[in-house]
Amino acid sequence: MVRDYDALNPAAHPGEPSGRGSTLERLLDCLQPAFEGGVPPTAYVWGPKGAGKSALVTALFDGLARADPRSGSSVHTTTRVDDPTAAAFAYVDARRTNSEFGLRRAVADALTDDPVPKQGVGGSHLRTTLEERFGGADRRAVVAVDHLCEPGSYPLATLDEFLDGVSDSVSWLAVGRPAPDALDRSPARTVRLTPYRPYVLVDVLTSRVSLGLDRHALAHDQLRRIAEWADGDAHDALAVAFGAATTAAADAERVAPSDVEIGMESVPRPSTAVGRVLSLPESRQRVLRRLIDLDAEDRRSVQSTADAVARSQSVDLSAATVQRVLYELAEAEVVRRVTDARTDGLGRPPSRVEPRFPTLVFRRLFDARRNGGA
DNA sequence: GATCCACGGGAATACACGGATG
DNA sequence: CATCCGTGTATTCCCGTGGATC
Repeated sequence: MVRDYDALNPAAHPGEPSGRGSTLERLLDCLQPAFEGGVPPTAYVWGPKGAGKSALVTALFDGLARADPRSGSSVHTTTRVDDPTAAAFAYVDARRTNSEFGLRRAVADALTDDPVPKQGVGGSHLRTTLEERFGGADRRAVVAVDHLCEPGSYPLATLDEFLDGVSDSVSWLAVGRPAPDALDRSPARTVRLTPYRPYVLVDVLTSRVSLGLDRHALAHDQLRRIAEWADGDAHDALAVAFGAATTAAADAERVAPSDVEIGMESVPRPSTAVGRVLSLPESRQRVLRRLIDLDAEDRRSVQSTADAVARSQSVDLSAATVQRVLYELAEAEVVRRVTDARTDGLGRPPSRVEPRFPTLVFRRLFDARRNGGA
């Protein structure tokens, strides 16, 4: 029944984004100066989780980067052989960086041709790299930075200051959830995405499901039900469909209503994007993988959870470190801390940690990566 | 030699509660 | 009655160390 889990992966953005035509127009309008020999104003694309921000921006920047004559694509063989005045477009996912240095490094790496080392170089080297690249020459670039301002990520100022000091010929387009007036910098332009309308979300689901599952595996009214439950959030809707598909019996021809129920139960609300979880450092993901298999007894308190996780063969950290990691993950909103009702009346009451991400999706993608690789 | 980072190991701080104190 | 204190946990914060890379 399942043809391709990737098509249902809430963290993947296959193909063209659907139902966002007018927003795409406005984005292109922001970028217009780049096509006319200039540098676009700074811009900020914002909206709630699951509204299609990443899908839209990755699709757009993929297309623009492919159109870049320097990227070696065959698209431009005859028309423009090498137009040095064309602007370059780069995309950076801030989730894949885990320090302020890491973010600056990723931006520098995306904007230059030669790979920038991850270690052994100081912050000033990054700046030099960019200055060499964009110094005097009339080279221009726009870098999109996705998932900025998330918990555990870095403020807009990190990006703005890094690029501002370098050159006038590099602009940025940030993507995030907070409203513009909650930011520490004021982008020149803003583009807002609102949650998907119910029927549009059904369309999005339908097209993804038709790629990932056999025909009729999920009936239309089931998709409608999932979309309604997800309340405009495409990430959560896909996570439910994904979870339901993993739950369905291997030899089943279609997804049963009870599978959909289990799929829904596997997606906490509010839920943290599974893409964020999957880009955490390997050691953290191992802790989480173990966490979702623990029984209620082991999850009684942070301490007992940490002990149980540290006992696992697949986790190579001391119990004390696991405990600290769990608090870290709670701070990052990857897990939720639930303070227990007082039981013994002695000392501060313990709290439990619960996953705050789609567990079935995470489990499957984590395990798949360890077996199949890539 | 410089630089970044993950770990580990506490130290410091916060909280809950019952009992003592003014 | 309002506070303070002591005890026992929970939670947060900080920094030194060692590996890896340039």
